[in-house]
Amino acid sequence: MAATKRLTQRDIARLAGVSQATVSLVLNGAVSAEGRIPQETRERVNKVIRETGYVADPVARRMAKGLNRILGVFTYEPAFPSAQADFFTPFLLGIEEAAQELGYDLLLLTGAAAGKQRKIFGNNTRLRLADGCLVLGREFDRDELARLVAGDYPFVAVGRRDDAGGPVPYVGSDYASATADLVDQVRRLGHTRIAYVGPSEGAESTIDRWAGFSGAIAGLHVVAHIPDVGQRGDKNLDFLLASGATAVFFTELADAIEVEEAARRRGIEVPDALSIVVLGNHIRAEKPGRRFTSFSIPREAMARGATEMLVRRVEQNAPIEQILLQCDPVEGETLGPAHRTSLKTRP
Amino acid sequence: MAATKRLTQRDIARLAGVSQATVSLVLNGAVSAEGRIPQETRERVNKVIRETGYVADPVARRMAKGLNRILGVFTYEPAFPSAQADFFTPFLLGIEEAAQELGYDLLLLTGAAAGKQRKIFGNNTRLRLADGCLVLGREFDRDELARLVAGDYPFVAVGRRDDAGGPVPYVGSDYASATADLVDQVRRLGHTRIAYVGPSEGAESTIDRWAGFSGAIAGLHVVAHIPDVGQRGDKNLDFLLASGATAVFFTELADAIEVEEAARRRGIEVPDALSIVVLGNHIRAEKPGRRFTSFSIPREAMARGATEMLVRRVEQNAPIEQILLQCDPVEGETLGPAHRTSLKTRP
DNA sequence: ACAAAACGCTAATACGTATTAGCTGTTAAT
DNA sequence: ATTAACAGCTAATACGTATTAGCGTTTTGT
Repeated sequence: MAATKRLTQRDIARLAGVSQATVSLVLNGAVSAEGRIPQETRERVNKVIRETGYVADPVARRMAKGLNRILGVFTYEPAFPSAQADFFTPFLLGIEEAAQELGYDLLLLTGAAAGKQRKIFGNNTRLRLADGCLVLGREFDRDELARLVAGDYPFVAVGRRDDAGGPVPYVGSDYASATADLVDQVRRLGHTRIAYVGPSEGAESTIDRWAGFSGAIAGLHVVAHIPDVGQRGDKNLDFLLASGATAVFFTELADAIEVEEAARRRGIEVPDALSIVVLGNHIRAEKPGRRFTSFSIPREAMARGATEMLVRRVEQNAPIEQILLQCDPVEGETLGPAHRTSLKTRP
Repeated sequence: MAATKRLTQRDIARLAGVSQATVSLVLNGAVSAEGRIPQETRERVNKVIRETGYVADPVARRMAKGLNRILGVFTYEPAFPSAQADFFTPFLLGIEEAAQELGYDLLLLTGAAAGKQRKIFGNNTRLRLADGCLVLGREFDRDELARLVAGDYPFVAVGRRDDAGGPVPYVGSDYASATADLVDQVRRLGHTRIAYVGPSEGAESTIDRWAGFSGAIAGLHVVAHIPDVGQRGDKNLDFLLASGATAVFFTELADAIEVEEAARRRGIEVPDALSIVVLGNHIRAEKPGRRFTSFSIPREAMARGATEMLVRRVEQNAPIEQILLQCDPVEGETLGPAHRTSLKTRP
């Protein structure tokens, strides 16, 4: 079947006039002190390897040694649709850079398509092909996560994850603190009536933002909460204005953009009449529009950190860690003092 | 280290009172007709499998089968920095989808490299980790391509490639025909004086566009050709107007956008006073501006096709194929009849 | 009743690498 | 001179699965 036979160590051995074992010994470093193979032989073998472009079969490697210096990457949503691409691209960049530095290759595990969401554990799990696995996605399958936690296969999640029958190793970012900091800033600017546009439950990232928000609102009035995302800007704006809010927190940049545009059309000044805060940044969209007050998610650093953690677990069997990285505040130009708006009359 | 030894078929066999071979036969479907194992035995084995939660080790599976079911994805430019991401993302999406359907995982060789252009050979013998490899990028290294063609490692290029010491297997798209169709359309609309903004040589995609253009211009006057890309829109517009062209072909969307904006600023109507045609589409940028008349490059389909072709080559040793996909026309709103402009006086 | 066929299963082996035990020939030690 | 040590290699085996050849037993055909 297979088009062309793969080169094997036996082939190399024949060409170099040594045994397969010798080829393996030469390949696996074994400082000339260790395995006692003279420089001359090493060079003869290496020459053949160079000339033929031989590389050890990673599958056989993993079979024999249990390690193949490959890290798996599993994404719960397809990694590259343009809608998702913005989401995964910075993570992949960070993973790739870290993996390269650490001497690992990356295997994108395509998993099993199971309707809308993918599955790691399909009929034939390919999970163990790599030495360990990074898992990313907006929303994880809780049962699968529990299976991963229960198993002994090394993995690390990118993004915080709740316990799933045990602690989940992850490198995430601290949405809660970052959100709380923005709330504090809003308070310091004199706002008392605030609103929240975005869900309060769902994935961990959602929960964290809401937790940071609701844990920091002492002394403030949450006069509106619109849990639905993706509604028309005008409708949202109507509701927000009616509530008397002077500062609004958005979980979705797209919603913020719509409301800001609606406000601009009506001559409502941002931030003079209405302050807008976005809980996180997107990669794009920085260009054209308004620069929103928000915080930046250190996606690349998360990915690097997760990769390094995974390698620690693979190579040194390091204990499970859970790391949260800070989100840097983005000052933007959509948050201002609450002066004028505090005069607004209420029905 | 590992908490508990992994279950193997031997364990299952012992528990079910059969041999390892029987377990394997039961696992691998083998319709009850095929391998002649009675229902009763099957059920006994399956029961144990269910109770223990056994899953076959994918590494050993692939080892035994002789195929790793891994496809390499090599890009000549780093794929994930956001600058390049727009270019590669749709291709990667197509590859990912096709690979998933075909049961392959993807080895990502898409990272940064030492030099300016990345090399397949040299350090990156790692390509051979995979069963075969997809190669993509704006510009290929000709020598490397020749080496690939000469070697017996299965690969397929995404995008048409000239022969390199032999035919290169590829799935590309037919820029020449698509461009020629646009030229015909322009002619039918009464234009006689046309211009071309973009290089006439370089990578295959460039050459194909130019070939399609110059092969279809019978009866038309090419009154301007600006081979340089990325110039200021005003400068280009000056030149184009001075030439008396009524329809302009752009290879780069960015150039077209600049010229269109410059025209708008000066009150020159598009397409009434000047028709603009773009030879290909970009993923983004559809949103904000003008919808240009152009053709759409079936990037995802190209990638899918290339992946399928590669799998054919890997699994069935299929012969080299070269496939060009059609580009669908995009009507847009920047190409119109040449009425008014034909009145333009010439110096 | 006896050979032939069918059935139900297993032993043996291949896959490509890593690794350990051990073999051969040379050199050093006593 | 004999033994011991050592250098330089190789044979053999394990890893877990898929697969083929084939073995013993039962059924079928005549």
